[in-house]
Amino acid sequence: MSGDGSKTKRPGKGSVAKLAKQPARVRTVKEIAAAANVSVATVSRALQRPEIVSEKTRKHIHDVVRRLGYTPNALARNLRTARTRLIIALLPDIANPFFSEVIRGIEQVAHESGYCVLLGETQGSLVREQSYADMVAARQADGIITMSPRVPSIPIQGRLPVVNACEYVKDAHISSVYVDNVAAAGVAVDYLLMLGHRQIAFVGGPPASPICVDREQGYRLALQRAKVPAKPALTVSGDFSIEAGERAIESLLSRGQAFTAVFCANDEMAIGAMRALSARNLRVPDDVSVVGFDDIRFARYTTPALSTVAQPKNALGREAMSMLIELLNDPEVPPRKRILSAELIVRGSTAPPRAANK
Amino acid sequence: MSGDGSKTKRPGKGSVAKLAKQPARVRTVKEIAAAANVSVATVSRALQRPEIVSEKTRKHIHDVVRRLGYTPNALARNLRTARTRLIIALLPDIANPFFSEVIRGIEQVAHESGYCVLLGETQGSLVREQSYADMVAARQADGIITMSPRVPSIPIQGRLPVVNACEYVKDAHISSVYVDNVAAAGVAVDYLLMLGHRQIAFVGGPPASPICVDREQGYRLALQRAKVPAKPALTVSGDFSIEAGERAIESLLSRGQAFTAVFCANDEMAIGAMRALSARNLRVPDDVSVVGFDDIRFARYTTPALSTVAQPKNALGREAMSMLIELLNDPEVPPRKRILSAELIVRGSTAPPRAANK
DNA sequence: CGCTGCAATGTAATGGATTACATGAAAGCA
DNA sequence: TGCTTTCATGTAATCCATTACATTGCAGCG
Repeated sequence: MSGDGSKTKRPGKGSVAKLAKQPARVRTVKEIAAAANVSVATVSRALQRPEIVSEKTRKHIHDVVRRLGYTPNALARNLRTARTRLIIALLPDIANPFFSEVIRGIEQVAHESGYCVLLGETQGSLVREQSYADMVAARQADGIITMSPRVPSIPIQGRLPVVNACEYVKDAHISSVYVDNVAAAGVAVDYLLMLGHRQIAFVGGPPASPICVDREQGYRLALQRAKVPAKPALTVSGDFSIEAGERAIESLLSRGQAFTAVFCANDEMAIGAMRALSARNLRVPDDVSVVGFDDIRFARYTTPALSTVAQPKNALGREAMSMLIELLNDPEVPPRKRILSAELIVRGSTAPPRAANK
Repeated sequence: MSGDGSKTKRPGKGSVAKLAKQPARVRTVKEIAAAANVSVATVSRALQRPEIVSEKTRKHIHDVVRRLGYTPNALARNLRTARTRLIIALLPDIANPFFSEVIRGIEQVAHESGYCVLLGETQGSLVREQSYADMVAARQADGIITMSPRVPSIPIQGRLPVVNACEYVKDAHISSVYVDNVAAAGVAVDYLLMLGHRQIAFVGGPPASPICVDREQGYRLALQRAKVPAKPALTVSGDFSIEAGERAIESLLSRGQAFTAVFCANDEMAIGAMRALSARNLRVPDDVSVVGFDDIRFARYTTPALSTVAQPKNALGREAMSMLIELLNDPEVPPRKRILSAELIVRGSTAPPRAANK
């Protein structure tokens, strides 16, 4: 807790006195009903379905509610109605800028449909994932959108109120929305091939994640299409971090591998790769071209700016939430795997290979 | 929703049939009690306070619970006990990497004390802040840690279960934890002065935020201490974004202001500043030194790496959560403003001014 | 006028757990 | 043995809002 020269001050002693102006107690329907001289049912109706109480009563009740400051107890309501209108979005790492725009898409749709979104950071830990899933089991939330390639277990009947975004799971009962990673990786590698590169390294992500497998496959298929032999030694894998990108390049260079381009399975590793290259006095893109994946916000701001495969982040989020709402409204709708397409964004980190390297 | 060539496939039709293996219905204490041949009270006790039921019954009940797959309804429990053990952390922007480590600190302490943390992104919007605050009013969460310089209103009696982290509000009833921004900014500017800089620009944040005012004051006081006149024209303000940093530099340069160093109120603006400088062919740190504030993760990875003022992010989070727990346990504890200290991290973006500029 | 139907409101059951209080049995003690 | 504790368990009240069903009053109709 860094004992480092921290100080504590207590602000104005007058504070307690000021509290005298108590901002209204916690109220219940009963109290409101009593104050308004109606039954609890009428109060509840005035708030939930205003159109079925007479205008006069409704106004009166609203007045009382405002005057006394009443907020219905959501626990009681949710208990009774068996729905919370709350959904939890699980993300492996809030520090990963990729997710923020996905979240925004989720929230847009949620908001339109009267849902509230809370975020849970799992740090890739199954235990933490499960602990959020338990909140659904305990009826504290209606559903979950998870962005990891795993489905937590929720001991309830029928369809799990879970949708998988960005990643996807093999489990056919779970709806997922993600991009066509094979195709997207293919487009990126096609582009490098088109520029004239023949020795293209690949820095993959954790092999446990299906999307990483797909991206690697896209890379391999593209080489195959171009009849360029894929050298296994040019493929390394990391854990999506900047440091992993650095290590990958270090490893390639120290093994004396020759390459004129690197395709990384995400932008952070691409950023690491660029750093490692310039640390070795290799210039991007003059000596080596670099392509990332995701198009995180910082990709625009590296020097040179990073060419990358942009995922439709907002659409991924929107679609995930739409599917979840659909599922919550009708658990009978069959699960779907929805596949969106990604787009190559060419910036400054790619160029034709130098003649010398051809 | 990007109609772009997206496809939908329905996985295995066999899926419905497989569902036959229904994973247990939703259970209630009553059912468990019946199945275990004890009263609901005993079931509840066996789960909540195992030590007060006989070992035999306890084991038996746990068996039944496991076999039938029972998760207590948290809504019912929370309704009865009037506590949720859930707290909401409000952050203006999940894309801002500064917050992620603060969150981690919050979660560590929360976890140790049996609390669960959910995140709410407010995008700086008062409406959204309020909507999360309403969840507390509606008893869906016990408290809030907010990282914006505002306190949402919660119409309840007595102390608001709100703690302010990173930012701070004037309201003396609200506990806050933050760094001594005046001193921290002072240290950064002292360092630039020590290197020999005399023309130091300042890129501030939104003036509505007290911490920005403090950082600017720290800057001014440091100049004053060094008897260097502060030129108002060298102070510009932005909105904490990378783009704002770029614009700030553009504005200084286009107005023909001379400066050999820039101190930015956060790292993202500093990154923007570095970009804008190199776009104008000014080299960092040879022509202009740049210092940021926060020490976000990317600060280490810019070229050159960014010198910055590191906030004790983890400690800020831990302390905020500790204060909130303290407050939840005893609403009578007086509010405190806890001030931690920050530390200057010198990296590659700072150097003595070139002789020519002295 | 008497009956039907509708609108507005009230009464009370309900959701699922926790827990104060009551009860019964066993243990401790003189 | 008889009385007090203590332990384990059961009964029923409680948390607070929603809502099915009951009731009331009035308009409309033949």
